[in-house]
Amino acid sequence: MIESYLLEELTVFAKTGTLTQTAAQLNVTQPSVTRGMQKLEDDFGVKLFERQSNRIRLTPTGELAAKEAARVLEASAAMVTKVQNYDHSRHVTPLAATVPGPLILLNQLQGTLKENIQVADTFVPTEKIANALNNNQYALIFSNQEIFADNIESLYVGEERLQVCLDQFMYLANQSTVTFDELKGLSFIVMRAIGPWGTIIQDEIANAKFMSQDDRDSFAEITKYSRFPFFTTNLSQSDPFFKERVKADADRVTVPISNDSAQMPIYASYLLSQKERLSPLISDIRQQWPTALQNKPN
Amino acid sequence: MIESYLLEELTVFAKTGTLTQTAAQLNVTQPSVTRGMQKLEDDFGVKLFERQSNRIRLTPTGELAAKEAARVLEASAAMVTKVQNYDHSRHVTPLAATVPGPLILLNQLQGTLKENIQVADTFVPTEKIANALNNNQYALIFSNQEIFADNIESLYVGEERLQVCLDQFMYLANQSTVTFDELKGLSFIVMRAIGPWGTIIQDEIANAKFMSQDDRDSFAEITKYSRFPFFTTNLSQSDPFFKERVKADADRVTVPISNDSAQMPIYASYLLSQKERLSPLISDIRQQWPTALQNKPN
DNA sequence: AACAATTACGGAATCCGTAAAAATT
DNA sequence: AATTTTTACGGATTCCGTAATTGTT
Repeated sequence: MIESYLLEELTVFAKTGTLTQTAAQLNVTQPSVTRGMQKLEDDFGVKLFERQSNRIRLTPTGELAAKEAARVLEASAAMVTKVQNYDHSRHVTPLAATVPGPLILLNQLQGTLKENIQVADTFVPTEKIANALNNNQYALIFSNQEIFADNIESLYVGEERLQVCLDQFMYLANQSTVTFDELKGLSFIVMRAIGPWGTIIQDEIANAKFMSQDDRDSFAEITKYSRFPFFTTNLSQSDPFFKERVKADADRVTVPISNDSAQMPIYASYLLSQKERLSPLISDIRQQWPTALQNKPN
Repeated sequence: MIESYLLEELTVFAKTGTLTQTAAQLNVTQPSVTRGMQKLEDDFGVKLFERQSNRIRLTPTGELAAKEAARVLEASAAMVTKVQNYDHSRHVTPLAATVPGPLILLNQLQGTLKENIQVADTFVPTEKIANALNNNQYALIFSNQEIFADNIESLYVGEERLQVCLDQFMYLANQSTVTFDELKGLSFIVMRAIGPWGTIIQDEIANAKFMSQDDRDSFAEITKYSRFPFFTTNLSQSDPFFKERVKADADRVTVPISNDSAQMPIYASYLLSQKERLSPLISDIRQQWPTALQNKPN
């Protein structure tokens, strides 16, 4: 059997080209690397190096061996993190999402759930959901798309519904719902990190102006001392920040947007092998899913 | 980094369930395995075992680790054989086929080619062509189907043409070609290992009887002292056995079968990365491809 | 002269086996 | 009593670093 540290020496040598640099990079002495490569060659049983007293280089076979060794080492490292992640996931359940809404909700739910959850603070790209589940980085990932893979299941957990927060004296503020069309031409303050909603509102609201804010505090300032409308959703309004924002401002009313494109289905994806363990948590979350507006228009 | 021998101990333990049996299977002592699993657990940094003074068993995390370890070890072993195969293939070019015809031809061509080739003595299942190429088990595989993969190319090298060897006094023996339809109702001697031709002749020749022979010598005996027709191809007739068989028997004539289904295209598949190295060999083989009958009917 | 690889030698770490101990069935 | 795991101890292997050697640029 071939020891891992020899494979690593080989891959580093393939990069550096000399044993001296290899030794330096691995914090060992160069004779150690010399012996290592001799042993490796012996273990493989084929000639991996071309030696010229002063110079040593890889044969074509050696080149292949180095490439394959790198793959094996990657697999080995991936195995370790996967196992560590799995062990971690047995104590706290790590959750993530591809869109902001569910993350805000989950952060809010933290503590009220029976399960001990840990909510990610960054987003997972949709195309990496399968990877992140397979290596147990997250046990549950919320997204607006179903995932189709033979060891993964996606369960519909609820809807994220876009709503607009209007000055109470705007004529629209008296309606129980508004449409994108009715919002056309207005100017809005929006938070930068709102995921897919960003493109949706830009596509759907004609002639609108959007003033993006990265910082939540300046967002709060601007919305407080101006009459510009801004967006929330049934999920984001559970955030203490938005709650405070709306509550403190008696001059604002929140109105749902009735268009289909303002309703986003949210799915929870997980490994089928974990289904049994995660089912109670998922139904717990579904039960606490904010369905209706908390602030009804006057 | 985690050493390979520890992973192997883990996988064996996952199978046997006790450290004692693990030690026995690996030809080491139990205390050695005990220490090994302690070290492994320390290397992973998570709890892999549940210990009860007299008994040790895998935690769920340990179960996962064992499964993943087995995968890594497999990958490592595959790497070694791949590298060894590659090195071997740089000295002699290992060839194989999914059908008998090309193998017979290649065995015949051995020595007349510039390249130093080594012809397999068993067939490769079509679905394993990609594997056998990828791990460098064979450099070139001949089959009657093209292979579609992004790192593999299939080149058409020639046709295998079925022919029937008839008693000279049969009325069909005077024709320059025959059809399957003209052979209907006859009784044939056939060698068992003729690959796809077996089903073709059974499907195409109505009311025929086929007497299969496993042994070549008994095949020779029967065809010599009986008037039963038998089959050859432009490739199989290059075999010394068939050559002798036909040559010694002045009472036989070989007639090609004209049906489309009696013509089989042969492709040579190889790794694209090896194309440059294999091109001369392939064109060499194409040049020596037997196109015409060697024994024309009278 | 500077650099790179190999060899030689001594020390240190570790890996192993034997023996003994502890605990369970 | 038999089985299994763990610890303790001593030996052997091997892996490493320093120093010296050889050969090249």
